[in-house]
Amino acid sequence: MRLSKRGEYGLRAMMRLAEDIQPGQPYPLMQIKEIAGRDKIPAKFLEQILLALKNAGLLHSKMGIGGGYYLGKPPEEITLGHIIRVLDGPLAPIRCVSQTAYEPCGCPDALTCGLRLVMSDVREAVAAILDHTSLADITNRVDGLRLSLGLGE
Amino acid sequence: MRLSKRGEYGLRAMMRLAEDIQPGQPYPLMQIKEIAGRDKIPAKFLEQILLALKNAGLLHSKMGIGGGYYLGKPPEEITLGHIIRVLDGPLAPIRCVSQTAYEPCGCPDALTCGLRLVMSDVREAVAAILDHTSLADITNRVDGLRLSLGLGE
DNA sequence: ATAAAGTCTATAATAGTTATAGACTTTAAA
DNA sequence: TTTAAAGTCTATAACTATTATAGACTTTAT
Repeated sequence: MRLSKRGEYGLRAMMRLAEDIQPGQPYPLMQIKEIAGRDKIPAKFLEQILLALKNAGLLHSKMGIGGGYYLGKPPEEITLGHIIRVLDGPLAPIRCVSQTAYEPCGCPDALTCGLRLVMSDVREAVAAILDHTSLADITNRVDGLRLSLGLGE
Repeated sequence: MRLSKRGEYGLRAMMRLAEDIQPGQPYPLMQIKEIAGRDKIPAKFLEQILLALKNAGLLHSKMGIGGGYYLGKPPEEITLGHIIRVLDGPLAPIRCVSQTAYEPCGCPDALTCGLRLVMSDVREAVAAILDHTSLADITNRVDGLRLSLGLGE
């Protein structure tokens, strides 16, 4: 029931790219190295992760001097569920209950398999959160918390 | 976000031991081999799993001829959450959000870390299901489904 | 005494995760 | 037009965890 480092790093990087978006401005551009440095992520590992997110359309990039990565869509439209699926695969705890990567599990009667019933509930609950939380939701929540705690910046 | 085979096998075995409990009768006794055969689980692997569940007090056993395993507590009191924690460790997707096995994650400010906020919600949601679903709940649910589908026995 | 069961620990086999390496491409600017 | 700073891509090394098997031991009913 665990999020991999790959997933964690990817989420942190995406949150980083979403965090100081200014209204009316183009999305901020950041280099791999910068994100890696700020979030203490091995740069070469992050490179692969960002590439995967780019291939999934969640990031765009600019090559060459002054290049870097930036969000591929408005932060309101990027859900954590999408990010995690790209990096770690299906949310379902067990394949036979996955909406996006179903596979039969071989239990004698799938319809009345107790394990499926519960794991399906779990999948549902997790997806309900992760597919309805966007990068924008996170920044809002964090900003709100910072304010209410009276922290600067 | 996945349940291991170990966890899956353990859950299936526990459900098997709970399924034909008769009121007023002692809990049914089953041998490793029998469970392994019925649920298509490698017997030697299951052996380790049942031993772990036994050491956690969720199962009791009887050695020697005519021996086997049986539930260590009423099925109403055995939650899936407990079983999974014994076999797979904490439910939390990320350690810094675990109630049972907390570990700091090294983010600069834990209080306002966006990842923690969401993953904490996820942990909560998963635990809400798994810690409030007992073996008895499962058998009831499965029996109900079988009846409503008109399947025999 | 024997055979059928669980106990216990080690380790093999496999797979998955995490990380590093290096050669390549694109692009801005000197 | 060269150079350096960026991303791209693929391979593979290092590590860790999972899954499974092996085998010697203990207990107990018959």
